[in-house]
Amino acid sequence: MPELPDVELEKRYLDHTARAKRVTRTHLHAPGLLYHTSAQTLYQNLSGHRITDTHRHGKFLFTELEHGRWLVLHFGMTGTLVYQHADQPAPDYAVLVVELDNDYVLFYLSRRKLGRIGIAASPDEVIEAEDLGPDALAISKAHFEAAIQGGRGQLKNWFMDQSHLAGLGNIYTDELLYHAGLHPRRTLKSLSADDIGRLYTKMQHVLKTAIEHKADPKDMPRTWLLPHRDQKEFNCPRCQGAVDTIKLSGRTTYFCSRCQR
DNA sequence: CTCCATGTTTAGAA
DNA sequence: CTTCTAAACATGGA
Repeated sequence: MPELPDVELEKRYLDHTARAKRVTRTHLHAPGLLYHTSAQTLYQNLSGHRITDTHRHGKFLFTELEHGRWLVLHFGMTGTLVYQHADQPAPDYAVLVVELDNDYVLFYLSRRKLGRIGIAASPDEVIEAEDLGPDALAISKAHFEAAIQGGRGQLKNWFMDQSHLAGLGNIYTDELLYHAGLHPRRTLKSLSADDIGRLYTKMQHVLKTAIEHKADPKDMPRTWLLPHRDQKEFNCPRCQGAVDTIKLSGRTTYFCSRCQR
Protein backbone atom coordinates (compact mmCIF):
# COMPACT_ATOMS: atom_id res chain seq x y z
CA MET A 1 0.00 0.00 0.00
CA PRO A 2 2.35 2.65 -1.08
CA GLU A 3 1.69 6.32 -0.74
CA LEU A 4 3.78 8.48 1.57
CA PRO A 5 2.42 7.13 4.89
CA ASP A 6 2.87 3.53 3.77
CA VAL A 7 6.41 4.11 2.60
CA GLU A 8 7.26 5.98 5.80
CA LEU A 9 6.10 2.95 7.77
CA GLU A 10 8.28 0.71 5.59
CA LYS A 11 11.23 2.96 6.39
CA ARG A 12 10.59 2.69 10.12
CA TYR A 13 10.16 -1.05 9.72
CA LEU A 14 13.58 -1.28 8.10
CA ASP A 15 15.09 0.92 10.79
CA HIS A 16 14.31 -1.61 13.50
CA THR A 17 14.83 -4.79 11.47
CA ALA A 18 17.34 -5.02 8.63
CA ARG A 19 19.25 -1.85 9.44
CA ALA A 20 22.80 -2.47 10.68
CA LYS A 21 22.68 -6.07 9.46
CA ARG A 22 24.99 -7.38 6.76
CA VAL A 23 23.61 -8.78 3.53
CA THR A 24 24.87 -12.26 2.76
CA ARG A 25 23.03 -13.18 -0.42
CA THR A 26 20.49 -11.57 -2.75
CA HIS A 27 17.96 -13.07 -5.15
CA LEU A 28 16.01 -11.12 -7.74
CA HIS A 29 12.84 -12.85 -8.93
CA ALA A 30 11.42 -10.08 -11.11
CA PRO A 31 14.12 -8.55 -13.33
CA GLY A 32 11.45 -6.37 -14.92
CA LEU A 33 11.52 -4.14 -11.84
CA LEU A 34 15.15 -3.17 -12.33
CA TYR A 35 15.76 0.35 -13.50
CA HIS A 36 19.03 2.05 -14.33
CA THR A 37 20.69 -1.04 -12.88
CA SER A 38 21.69 -4.52 -14.04
CA ALA A 39 21.06 -7.61 -11.95
CA GLN A 40 24.81 -8.00 -11.59
CA THR A 41 25.21 -4.47 -10.25
CA LEU A 42 22.39 -5.09 -7.80
CA TYR A 43 24.01 -8.26 -6.46
CA GLN A 44 27.47 -6.72 -6.27
CA ASN A 45 26.24 -3.70 -4.33
CA LEU A 46 24.19 -5.71 -1.85
CA SER A 47 25.93 -8.98 -1.14
CA GLY A 48 28.55 -8.75 1.58
CA HIS A 49 27.65 -5.22 2.62
CA ARG A 50 26.10 -3.83 5.76
CA ILE A 51 22.93 -1.71 5.65
CA THR A 52 23.82 1.60 7.27
CA ASP A 53 20.95 4.02 6.78
CA THR A 54 17.49 4.59 5.36
CA HIS A 55 15.80 7.59 3.81
CA ARG A 56 12.41 8.32 2.29
CA HIS A 57 11.45 10.93 -0.26
CA GLY A 58 7.85 10.92 -1.44
CA LYS A 59 7.05 7.32 -2.33
CA PHE A 60 10.69 6.29 -2.75
CA LEU A 61 12.58 4.38 -0.08
CA PHE A 62 16.38 4.47 -0.04
CA THR A 63 18.66 2.10 1.84
CA GLU A 64 22.31 3.02 2.19
CA LEU A 65 25.01 0.38 2.19
CA GLU A 66 28.36 0.75 3.87
CA HIS A 67 30.15 1.51 0.59
CA GLY A 68 28.01 4.65 0.31
CA ARG A 69 25.72 3.69 -2.57
CA TRP A 70 22.00 3.23 -2.07
CA LEU A 71 19.44 0.56 -2.82
CA VAL A 72 16.41 2.31 -4.33
CA LEU A 73 12.94 0.86 -3.82
CA HIS A 74 9.65 2.06 -5.23
CA PHE A 75 6.60 0.02 -4.32
CA GLY A 76 4.22 0.61 -7.19
CA MET A 77 0.68 -0.20 -6.11
CA THR A 78 1.18 -3.46 -4.24
CA GLY A 79 4.74 -3.53 -2.93
CA THR A 80 5.55 -4.21 0.71
CA LEU A 81 8.42 -5.43 2.90
CA VAL A 82 8.52 -8.44 5.17
CA TYR A 83 11.34 -9.32 7.55
CA GLN A 84 11.30 -12.77 9.04
CA HIS A 85 13.52 -15.60 10.25
CA ALA A 86 15.09 -17.78 7.58
CA ASP A 87 13.30 -20.80 9.05
CA GLN A 88 9.91 -19.33 8.21
CA PRO A 89 8.33 -20.39 4.92
CA ALA A 90 8.98 -17.82 2.20
CA PRO A 91 5.98 -15.56 1.57
CA ASP A 92 4.26 -15.38 -1.82
CA TYR A 93 5.01 -12.71 -4.41
CA ALA A 94 8.65 -12.15 -3.50
CA VAL A 95 10.39 -10.07 -6.18
CA LEU A 96 13.56 -9.41 -4.18
CA VAL A 97 15.03 -11.57 -1.41
CA VAL A 98 17.80 -10.16 0.77
CA GLU A 99 19.38 -12.66 3.13
CA LEU A 100 21.04 -11.20 6.22
CA ASP A 101 23.87 -12.37 8.48
CA ASN A 102 21.58 -12.87 11.49
CA ASP A 103 19.58 -15.64 9.83
CA TYR A 104 16.77 -13.29 8.97
CA VAL A 105 15.55 -12.46 5.47
CA LEU A 106 14.12 -9.25 4.08
CA PHE A 107 11.53 -9.80 1.34
CA TYR A 108 10.24 -7.20 -1.05
CA LEU A 109 6.81 -8.53 -2.07
CA SER A 110 4.81 -7.29 -5.04
CA ARG A 111 1.72 -8.82 -6.58
CA ARG A 112 1.48 -6.59 -9.60
CA LYS A 113 5.20 -6.05 -10.10
CA LEU A 114 4.78 -2.36 -10.84
CA GLY A 115 7.56 -1.19 -8.53
CA ARG A 116 11.21 -0.43 -9.13
CA ILE A 117 14.49 -1.72 -7.78
CA GLY A 118 17.84 -0.09 -8.43
CA ILE A 119 21.20 1.10 -7.17
CA ALA A 120 22.01 4.83 -7.09
CA ALA A 121 24.87 7.01 -5.89
CA SER A 122 22.50 8.97 -3.64
CA PRO A 123 18.83 9.75 -3.02
CA ASP A 124 19.39 13.14 -4.65
CA GLU A 125 20.48 11.46 -7.85
CA VAL A 126 17.12 9.70 -8.04
CA ILE A 127 15.15 12.78 -7.00
CA GLU A 128 16.76 14.68 -9.85
CA ALA A 129 16.46 11.89 -12.41
CA GLU A 130 12.80 11.34 -11.55
CA ASP A 131 12.12 15.07 -11.35
CA LEU A 132 10.54 14.69 -7.92
CA GLY A 133 9.20 17.73 -6.12
CA PRO A 134 9.74 18.38 -2.39
CA ASP A 135 8.59 15.70 0.03
CA ALA A 136 5.05 16.39 1.20
CA LEU A 137 5.89 15.89 4.88
CA ALA A 138 9.19 17.76 4.81
CA ILE A 139 8.18 20.84 2.82
CA SER A 140 7.90 24.11 4.74
CA LYS A 141 4.73 26.16 4.71
CA ALA A 142 6.43 28.96 2.78
CA HIS A 143 7.69 26.62 0.07
CA PHE A 144 4.31 24.92 -0.16
CA GLU A 145 2.54 28.25 -0.60
CA ALA A 146 5.00 29.29 -3.27
CA ALA A 147 4.56 25.99 -5.11
CA ILE A 148 0.78 26.26 -5.08
CA GLN A 149 0.85 29.87 -6.19
CA GLY A 150 3.15 28.98 -9.06
CA GLY A 151 1.04 25.99 -10.07
CA ARG A 152 -1.81 25.61 -12.52
CA GLY A 153 -4.61 23.21 -13.28
CA GLN A 154 -6.96 21.27 -11.04
CA LEU A 155 -6.22 20.37 -7.42
CA LYS A 156 -6.52 16.62 -7.78
CA ASN A 157 -4.24 16.44 -10.78
CA TRP A 158 -1.73 18.81 -9.27
CA PHE A 159 -1.33 16.87 -6.03
CA MET A 160 -1.05 13.56 -7.88
CA ASP A 161 1.86 14.86 -9.97
CA GLN A 162 5.05 13.85 -8.14
CA SER A 163 7.07 16.58 -9.84
CA HIS A 164 5.07 19.22 -7.95
CA LEU A 165 5.05 17.54 -4.55
CA ALA A 166 6.21 14.01 -3.79
CA GLY A 167 4.19 11.58 -1.70
CA LEU A 168 0.46 11.95 -2.28
CA GLY A 169 -1.40 9.49 -4.52
CA ASN A 170 -5.02 8.84 -5.32
CA ILE A 171 -6.21 7.93 -1.82
CA TYR A 172 -4.46 10.60 0.21
CA THR A 173 -5.14 13.36 -2.28
CA ASP A 174 -8.84 12.58 -1.97
CA GLU A 175 -8.51 12.53 1.82
CA LEU A 176 -6.67 15.84 1.88
CA LEU A 177 -9.17 17.64 -0.34
CA TYR A 178 -12.03 16.25 1.74
CA HIS A 179 -10.49 17.60 4.95
CA ALA A 180 -9.68 20.90 3.33
CA GLY A 181 -13.26 21.23 2.00
CA LEU A 182 -12.09 21.79 -1.57
CA HIS A 183 -13.54 20.27 -4.73
CA PRO A 184 -11.03 18.10 -6.63
CA ARG A 185 -11.67 20.07 -9.83
CA ARG A 186 -11.02 23.44 -8.20
CA THR A 187 -8.20 25.21 -9.99
CA LEU A 188 -5.11 26.30 -8.07
CA LYS A 189 -5.65 29.78 -9.44
CA SER A 190 -9.02 30.07 -7.69
CA LEU A 191 -7.64 29.36 -4.20
CA SER A 192 -7.63 32.03 -1.52
CA ALA A 193 -4.70 32.51 0.84
CA ASP A 194 -6.91 30.90 3.45
CA ASP A 195 -7.49 27.85 1.25
CA ILE A 196 -3.77 27.43 0.70
CA GLY A 197 -2.94 27.72 4.37
CA ARG A 198 -5.63 25.17 5.20
CA LEU A 199 -4.33 22.78 2.54
CA TYR A 200 -0.90 22.85 4.15
CA THR A 201 -2.21 22.29 7.66
CA LYS A 202 -4.55 19.50 6.59
CA MET A 203 -1.88 17.83 4.49
CA GLN A 204 0.42 17.58 7.50
CA HIS A 205 -2.46 16.41 9.66
CA VAL A 206 -3.70 13.75 7.24
CA LEU A 207 -0.23 12.32 6.56
CA LYS A 208 0.86 12.27 10.21
CA THR A 209 -2.41 10.82 11.44
CA ALA A 210 -2.31 8.13 8.77
CA ILE A 211 1.18 7.15 9.91
CA GLU A 212 0.04 7.05 13.54
CA HIS A 213 -2.74 4.68 12.51
CA LYS A 214 -0.26 2.49 10.61
CA ALA A 215 -1.88 3.57 7.34
CA ASP A 216 -4.42 0.83 7.90
CA PRO A 217 -7.76 1.84 6.33
CA LYS A 218 -9.71 -0.12 8.97
CA ASP A 219 -8.03 1.77 11.81
CA MET A 220 -8.40 5.22 10.31
CA PRO A 221 -10.87 7.64 11.96
CA ARG A 222 -14.45 6.98 10.84
CA THR A 223 -14.71 10.68 10.04
CA TRP A 224 -12.32 10.08 7.13
CA LEU A 225 -13.17 8.85 3.64
CA LEU A 226 -10.46 6.20 3.67
CA PRO A 227 -12.11 3.56 5.90
CA HIS A 228 -15.24 3.68 3.72
CA ARG A 229 -13.63 3.46 0.30
CA ASP A 230 -14.01 -0.30 0.11
CA GLN A 231 -17.79 0.15 -0.16
CA LYS A 232 -19.12 1.11 -3.54
CA GLU A 233 -21.44 3.67 -2.01
CA PHE A 234 -21.34 5.46 1.32
CA ASN A 235 -22.39 8.69 2.97
CA CYS A 236 -20.26 11.65 3.91
CA PRO A 237 -19.24 11.26 7.59
CA ARG A 238 -19.73 15.00 8.01
CA CYS A 239 -23.02 15.92 6.28
CA GLN A 240 -24.44 12.40 5.73
CA GLY A 241 -25.06 13.14 2.06
CA ALA A 242 -24.03 10.62 -0.59
CA VAL A 243 -20.34 10.71 -1.47
CA ASP A 244 -19.78 11.28 -5.19
CA THR A 245 -17.51 9.26 -7.43
CA ILE A 246 -15.94 10.65 -10.57
CA LYS A 247 -13.02 9.65 -12.76
CA LEU A 248 -10.14 12.08 -12.95
CA SER A 249 -7.19 11.08 -15.09
CA GLY A 250 -8.55 7.56 -15.11
CA ARG A 251 -8.56 7.27 -11.30
CA THR A 252 -11.60 6.97 -9.12
CA THR A 253 -12.05 10.12 -7.08
CA TYR A 254 -14.30 10.25 -4.01
CA PHE A 255 -15.59 13.56 -2.74
CA CYS A 256 -18.60 15.22 -1.11
CA SER A 257 -20.19 17.78 -3.39
CA ARG A 258 -21.78 19.55 -0.40
CA CYS A 259 -18.70 19.77 1.82
CA GLN A 260 -16.14 20.33 -0.93
CA ARG A 261 -16.40 23.40 -3.11
C1' DC B 1 -15.60 -13.73 -17.76
C1' DT B 2 -15.82 -8.83 -16.11
C1' DC B 3 -14.43 -5.04 -13.50
C1' DC B 4 -11.43 -2.79 -10.37
C1' DA B 5 -7.13 -1.72 -7.92
C1' DT B 6 -3.07 2.89 -3.16
C1' DG B 7 1.66 3.91 -9.31
C1' DT B 8 4.04 5.72 -13.44
C1' DT B 9 4.72 6.39 -18.37
C1' DT B 10 3.25 7.70 -22.71
C1' DA B 11 0.65 9.13 -26.75
C1' DG B 12 -2.63 12.20 -28.32
C1' DA B 13 -5.95 15.91 -27.70
C1' DA B 14 -7.06 20.46 -26.18
C1' DC C 1 4.86 24.55 -23.36
C1' DT C 2 1.23 22.87 -20.14
C1' DT C 3 -2.76 20.30 -18.80
C1' DC C 4 -5.82 16.49 -19.17
C1' DT C 5 -7.39 11.80 -20.53
C1' DA C 6 -7.15 7.05 -21.65
C1' DA C 7 -4.48 3.23 -22.30
C1' DA C 8 -0.75 0.37 -21.14
C1' DC C 9 2.14 -2.03 -17.94
C1' DA C 10 1.46 -7.15 -14.92
C1' DT C 11 -1.38 -9.40 -11.89
C1' DG C 12 -4.68 -10.80 -8.38
C1' DG C 13 -9.07 -10.44 -6.01
C1' DA C 14 -14.05 -9.81 -5.78
